[in-house]
Amino acid sequence: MILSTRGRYGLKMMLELALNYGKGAMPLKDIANKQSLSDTYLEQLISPLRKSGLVTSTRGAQGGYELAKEPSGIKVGEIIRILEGSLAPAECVLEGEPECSKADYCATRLLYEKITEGINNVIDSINLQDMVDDYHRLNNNTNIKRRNEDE
Amino acid sequence: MILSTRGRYGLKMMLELALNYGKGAMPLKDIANKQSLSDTYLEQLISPLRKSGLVTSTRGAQGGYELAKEPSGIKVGEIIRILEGSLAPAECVLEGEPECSKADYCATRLLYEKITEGINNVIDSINLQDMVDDYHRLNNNTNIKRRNEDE
DNA sequence: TTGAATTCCTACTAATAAACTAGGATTTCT
DNA sequence: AGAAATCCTAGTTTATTAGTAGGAATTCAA
Ligand code: FES
Ligand code: FES
Repeated sequence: MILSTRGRYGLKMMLELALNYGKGAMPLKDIANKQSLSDTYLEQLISPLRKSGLVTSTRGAQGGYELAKEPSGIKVGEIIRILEGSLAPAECVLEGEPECSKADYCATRLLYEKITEGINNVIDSINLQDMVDDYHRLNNNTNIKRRNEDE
Repeated sequence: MILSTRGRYGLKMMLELALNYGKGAMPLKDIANKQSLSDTYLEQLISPLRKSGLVTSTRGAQGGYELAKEPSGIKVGEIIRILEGSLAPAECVLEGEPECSKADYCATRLLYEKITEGINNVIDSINLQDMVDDYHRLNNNTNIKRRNEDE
């Protein structure tokens, strides 16, 4: 499994916030309830997202979280990298330092670089708005403006 | 890190066997020494590769392992899947069963499918012969036939 | 025919990482 | 004042990874 719960739950959170975009702050408890996840765990995940500037928070009663910019401006790759670290297949690709002693000889490293590139091509080409659109398509919801009023 | 030591060491083993292809059986200890890895650990990794038919073994003195077919016929993806299992980002992609309760609504799943596809495109398009070629290119070795005589 | 080299197999252990939980301090609205 | 929320640190539990240990079975070669 490439993604741990950090990445997977984080993506669900961000999708939920994207669906709520423009409607004010959304408390974490609501997100946790909608997705049937532990809100205390989600707390830990949203913290780095806030510190990275992807979401903003409002403290106190009637507070909550919202996206810091519009969904189309947030790439899935950003979210994943913040929560999971890089998805490189081996450390040497990550840090530029060879893992094995035979630095110059290493043909596996070339492979790792290609895998990394393949993954990044996907996750950096998809943004939250794309996922929102997918969400509506999946639910046959043609009336996009009112998409969330029945939730 | 996408690949654990199982996949990474396994790839190195298989590359070593590919470099040795056509020269008879190679004892695991030699592979371990060349790559500075624990031979008892590698034992565990080569077992499933043999059971999957990618390598053949010869027991007893002067025995060892060799590729069951030519390097160009063994895709990197096969090796990785045998040693790591599928590289899917989430279980639902793997088993076809939804992870979350909101099966139909799930937009993250579409993302996971695209990531999976991106990875498979890479690892199934590269075979061991490609890695052997890379290896020789990296080492500026124009005399390919004699590549291993100095090791 | 004996001994060394090797694969093969199962089970165990140690270390690390993942997945949460707990508790409380702080902020803000009503 | 009190409720609703974020924020922060530190635990705990569980699962996975990475590796060891020990020995049985096989085969070559002297
Ligand atoms: S440099 Fe990364 S495995 Fe060799
Ligand atoms: S179906 Fe896989 S996360 Fe929803």
